[in-house]
Amino acid sequence: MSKVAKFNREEVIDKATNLYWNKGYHGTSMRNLQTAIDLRPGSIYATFGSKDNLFKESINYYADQTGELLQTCLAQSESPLTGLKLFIRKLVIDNLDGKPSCMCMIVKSISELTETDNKELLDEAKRLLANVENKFSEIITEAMGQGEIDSDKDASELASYIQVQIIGLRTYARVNSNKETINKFVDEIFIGSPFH
Amino acid sequence: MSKVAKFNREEVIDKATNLYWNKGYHGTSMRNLQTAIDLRPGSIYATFGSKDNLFKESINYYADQTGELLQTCLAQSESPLTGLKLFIRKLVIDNLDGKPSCMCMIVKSISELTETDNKELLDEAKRLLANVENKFSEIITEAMGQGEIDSDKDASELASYIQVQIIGLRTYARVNSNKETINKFVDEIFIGSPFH
DNA sequence: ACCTTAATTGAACGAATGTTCCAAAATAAC
DNA sequence: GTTATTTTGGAACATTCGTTCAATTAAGGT
Repeated sequence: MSKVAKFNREEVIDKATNLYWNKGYHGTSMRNLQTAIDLRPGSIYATFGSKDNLFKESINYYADQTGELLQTCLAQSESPLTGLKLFIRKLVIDNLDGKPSCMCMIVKSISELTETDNKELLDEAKRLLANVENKFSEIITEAMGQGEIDSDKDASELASYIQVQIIGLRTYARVNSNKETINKFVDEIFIGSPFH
Repeated sequence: MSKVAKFNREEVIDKATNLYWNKGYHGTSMRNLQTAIDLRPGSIYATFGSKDNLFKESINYYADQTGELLQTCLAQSESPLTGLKLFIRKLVIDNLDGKPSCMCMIVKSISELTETDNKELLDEAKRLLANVENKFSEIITEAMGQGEIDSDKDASELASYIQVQIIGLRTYARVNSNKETINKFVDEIFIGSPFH
């Protein structure tokens, strides 16, 4: 051995994630990152290799955090479906203030990155979003087994529907963050549209 | 008079819009624009002033086009509600292939721009999205007058709901563009969630 | 205490960024 | 055909970009 890095790797990724989450991939410069995580170029490039790779680690870190939140919600709930509901409410409501963005970082990435210019990062973001959807599908299947949801339904289709609702709500919240309205929409996800 | 510009202004804005729509504000460089619209810097800056202003004109052009599509759909439909449905179906389905993005350009802009770095453009995008929502609200109110929708409902809340659904669907389509699923979700907007 | 090894620093790189500027070209008016 | 006026083309600007690199610092192993 010899000298060992004095900074905390996860702490650094956490700060980088918050910056990327707020400003996006293209909107964040390496200079921005340097000051945000308080590291000089040499250290950053020795540790993470490139701006692209640091971004990749950041969205993975973000996805991990989100996955842990989902697990926590499921663990502290009595049924899969109430756990899923709690997760959605937390995702949508708790990110309204004080966070880098009320929007999902993965969705923001999928929105700004292109197939032609940033294929690798875009594919990574798509993969992470698909992971979440698969998890939703498992939970819904479990809820069907417990009789919480009609087993005639298609679990993966319901999972898609949940995705659409979360994406729609969190994105719309950036324009209208009226908590009453948003809370009402969250409630209605599992009940039926306001038109019905 | 003297020399007159030989390029078609709207044609140029149209091409600029398509590029911005595809690559986003930060992902589009002035060099990209120069080649896409086939104009040299001198002409661009004499005509549009700045990258920011050209972007502003582009999202306005995009919003105008979308507004015209809505009007067309209403005109060729028998009732406000069927017109609105047609509009949503066209928006979501017809943009799946061959367009710069299946996502809404205004939503993409709201997603990538920040309050601190691009306040003016962000506010413009928010304003344009609010315009659409107001239009939805008017249509819904009209539908209430014709007995198509229960008058006890809150028109502006239903308009918000429509926004959430369109945003969610068009964004989700970037990851899963299965037309059957998407078409089904469009149908269900005015009926009730798949869970019901 | 010395040596080895790795982390840190900050200047520097070439390329790309948004924008400016001006000579050259083009047109309408006379 | 000349003049007046405006657009056009493209080189060039200062700045910022992502990244590299060499000198310096720090710490464990012996």
